[in-house]
Amino acid sequence: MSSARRDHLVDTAAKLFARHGFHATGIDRILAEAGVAKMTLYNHFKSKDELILAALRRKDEAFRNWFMRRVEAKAATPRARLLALFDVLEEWFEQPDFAGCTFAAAAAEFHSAEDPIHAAAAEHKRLLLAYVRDLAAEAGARDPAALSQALGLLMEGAVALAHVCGEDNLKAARHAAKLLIDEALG
Amino acid sequence: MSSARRDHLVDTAAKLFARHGFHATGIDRILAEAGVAKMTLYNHFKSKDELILAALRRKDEAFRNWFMRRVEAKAATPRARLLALFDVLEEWFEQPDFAGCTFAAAAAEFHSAEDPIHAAAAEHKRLLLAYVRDLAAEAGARDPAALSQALGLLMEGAVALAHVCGEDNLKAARHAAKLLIDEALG
DNA sequence: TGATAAATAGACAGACCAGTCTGTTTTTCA
DNA sequence: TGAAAAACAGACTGGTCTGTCTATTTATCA
Repeated sequence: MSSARRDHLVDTAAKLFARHGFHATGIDRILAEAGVAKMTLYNHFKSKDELILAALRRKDEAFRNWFMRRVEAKAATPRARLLALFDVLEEWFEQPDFAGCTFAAAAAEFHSAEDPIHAAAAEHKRLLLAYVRDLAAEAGARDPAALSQALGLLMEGAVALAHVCGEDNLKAARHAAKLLIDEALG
Repeated sequence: MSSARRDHLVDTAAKLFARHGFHATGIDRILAEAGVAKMTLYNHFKSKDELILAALRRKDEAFRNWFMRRVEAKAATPRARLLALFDVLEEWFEQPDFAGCTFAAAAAEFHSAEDPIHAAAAEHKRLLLAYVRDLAAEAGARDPAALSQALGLLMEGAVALAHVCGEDNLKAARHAAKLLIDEALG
């Protein structure tokens, strides 16, 4: 039961999917990069789609952990953390291999809402938004769901436009976020 | 010089690309759906990528025209039109074949910023944002660029999340937009 | 050490892909 | 009407894709 090999395969796949897309990344390329035989893949996974799902699940956990840890490192109070969300986005955008949100790309490539891959992407967004809602609640927002939804729109828009246009939208995002937070927290 | 046949081919391609994605839509499927021979395609276009570019250019013009006309039909003053942006988004989301933004999907599938297809997607976003900036300027915003950037983030986030999660974010988007507009216009 | 399990390389199948070529039919337009 | 241009069907190439199979080598662990 060598889960180390499986993990390495999933990590390699996740990296290549994020960099080149899902349809554009072939099985053979993943195997070559990971240094793993084809039968090892198909011993662990039923199909490429199952490998994609495993890669997304891995990435979901890793990304949310990283994101929350960075937010909590940057600000101490819940209210300050709501603003720090955008500082962490900035950190993310500045990473040299930033290439947009893998989950948004997955939802775009696996277009049908019934597709398990699309559903996994939706679940990632849902979980990240739940974190923002918790922060809003801790901060004492009148309507934490409403505030977190609005902040979630700003975050999602910033990620999407950063990748498509490559422009820096964070100043505008932070300004809008501050307005929303001040209004919701009084 | 039958541009009618070419137009029909481009329209069919645009529809299929929007519904199923770019990599997932094969040449043969487009030709069958359009009722056009393969050599007709390659007589008009050098490659599939050129057909994709033509489809995006067509869709860009059609969408922006539709969008601006709907905004102008829904509200008379520039200030009211800034809010009406989100009413038109709602109209869009409620269309039965809504499947997210084709241009965001194109940027996701053609990942490199140097790719002409990615560049065409970026140009579409730029042009749509320019329209919002013009509205903000007409409305007398202190900093039209800043206001339009913030509204653009909300719009982009709403489109992305509507497709990925299928949730209705427009109430939150409208609330945030109103706050931003009131602040920028005094 | 020696049996069992897992990973290896690499050939292979079958489907699909973009793009080319040929020869025929249809359309256009003078 | 008749010549030139355009679109037609469809076979074909060469490549890539996922997934299967086999036979060999490497780990594992009692």
